[in-house]
This record gives sequence, C-alpha cells and structure tokens, in this order.
Amino acid sequence: MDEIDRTLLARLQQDATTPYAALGQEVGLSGAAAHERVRKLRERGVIRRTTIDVDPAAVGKGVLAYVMIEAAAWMGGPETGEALRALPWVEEAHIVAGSPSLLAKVRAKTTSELQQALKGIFDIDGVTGTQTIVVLETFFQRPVDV
Amino acid sequence: MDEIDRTLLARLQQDATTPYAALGQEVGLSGAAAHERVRKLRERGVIRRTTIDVDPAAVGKGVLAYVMIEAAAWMGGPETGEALRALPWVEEAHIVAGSPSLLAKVRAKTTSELQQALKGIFDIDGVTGTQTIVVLETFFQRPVDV
DNA sequence: GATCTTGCCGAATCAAATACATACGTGGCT
DNA sequence: AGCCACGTATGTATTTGATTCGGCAAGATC
Repeated sequence: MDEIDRTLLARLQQDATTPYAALGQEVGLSGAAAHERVRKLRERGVIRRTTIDVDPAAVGKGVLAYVMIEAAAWMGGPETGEALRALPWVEEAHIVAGSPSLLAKVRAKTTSELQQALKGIFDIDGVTGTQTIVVLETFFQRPVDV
Repeated sequence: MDEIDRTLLARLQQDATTPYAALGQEVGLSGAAAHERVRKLRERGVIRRTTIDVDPAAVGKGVLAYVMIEAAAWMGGPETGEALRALPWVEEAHIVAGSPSLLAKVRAKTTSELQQALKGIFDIDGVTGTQTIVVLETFFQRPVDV
C-alpha cells in the first residue's frame, strides 16, 4: 500500500472506466503493471467492487433521512442487521455509541413512503423509539479519502 | 425508465464490470441494445459515474462518526458546503430540518484524527456547537434501491 | 398511406483487458 | 563476493468485450 496504490485508488474512484494504459501513465508505470497492482488491490479486498453511482433523484428517491433508533436492550446481534436489511429503504445501518444505539440511513420516494419505512423500523422487536432527521439538501457526497 | 432499465441499474450496481452481452441476456436483449440503454442512462445522468468501492478499513480509516452541527444562523449557503468539503475527513454534508441544522459524515484513521476533524468543523464561521455520534459497527451499507 | 422516430438486432471493427515470457532489483544466505 | 528466490516491472501476443453501423420492425404523426 504505497503512494502509487493510493493514486490508483483515487483515480479509479473518480472513473473506474479509465484504461489501464492511462492509469499506468499517471503513476509512471506500464499498463500491465498498473493492471497487476489493481488486480492485487481487488484480491486483498481493498477494492470491494466496481459499481455505478446512481442518482437517487433520477429513480424517484427524493427523500433522505437519518433515523436514530432507541432500543430496549442490546441490539447488536445480527438479527437486528437482518431485520433492517429487509427494509428496502434502509441504505445503511450502524450500531452507535450512546443512546439511541442504532442509526439508519433511509431513502424513500415520498414522505409517506418514509413513514412506511419508519413503521417498519418500529415494528422490529426491541425498538422502543425513533428520532428522524430529515435531509433538506445534500451539499456533497464523495468517496473515502485515500 | 422501465423495468428493464431498473434491472440493468441493479445489475451494474452489483458489478459494473459485467459484459454487455451478459447484461443483455439477463433482460432479454442483445448486447448492443443493453449497451445503448446503459449509454442513455449515463447521458441522462441516472448513472452518475462508474466507480470502485474502497474498503475504508483497508486504507486505515477505521473511525466513522456522524456529526450534527449547530449553527448560529442559516448556514445553507454554498460557502458552508465548501468549508466542509475542504475538510478531507468529511464524506457527506447535508442541510437537515430542525436544530442542529447540518449533518456531516466523518471518517478518520483514529479518534485523535476525528478530534482534528471536529476542530476543523468548529472553526467554520457560524458553527456554535457539535454533537458527535460515533459508529461502533456497521451492519451494512448498500446502493440505492432501484 | 407516407414519413419519422425509436428501439432492437447481428455483424464488423476497434480498443482494451488479460495472459505470457522475460528482465530487473533487493534481501537473505553460503 | 556470488548466488538464489521473490516480488514487481516490461513489452508483446492473444483474447475479450466495447463500440459502431446498416438494416429492420413497431408505433406515432401528419
């Protein structure tokens, strides 16, 4: 994991369709060497996958909210994760320090769909309350700084 | 934006390296037709970009926190966004309803780096306070549901 | 009914990914 | 010093897939 690898990662985060030849040039390596490094980064799991960034608004998901979830007891077990994963609106779910003890990122088409998502969360066993923070506007969103 | 487009999006979110021929087969189209649809999705901005998903832990960023930011006055202007963007630890920044009025997703290598990030946020003009929610464990994180 | 537009197909072409054989440099060992 | 062994780079095939293109069919428009 040297500076070259970091540059490759940053470059691929910007545009994963960049040809290896061009990548190599940017870091002073041959295309084949760049390819080999990227292959290893994938192998080691540094690069989890190649994906596309879909504009949520373009697919109708105009409502974003963070939901802080209050739990009766410790809800750090995998069942909790699965229960949240079963709700298609939940994009992220974390265990957090303090009370509330869970945090979920929820994206919905409308506020009434958001309400439906909240109901889904409330119905999970052990959930005693939620507090929702509605996002009005997103300044920016960017990949991990490498 | 029909069912086929949505399937293509979902498939590309899973793996953007899938050949068009395979994509086409999955939706009952030729490779060329699938290619044309994806090209248009890009053109229309539904697909923002092709990128890689980097494991934050693999690049040392082991600490994740959400920071709720209290502001003296309305801080919805672009300067606020720029000020937050200037902090490399801030991955997302949103304007939210209520007080606190801003929310930032912060990723750092260590807690002391997190502290440094918080200092950076505090130093932004108009910020009167912050409340930090530290993530202990991430259940999951997945792309927009299409 | 003539014409346009849109979306699809299959084939041809072209670019890039991948595999391969080979060199180079570095550290450890005799 | 001389000699591996290993990891990494290079340049060159070879293969794979992206991209382009002409043609065709199904509506929509007038």
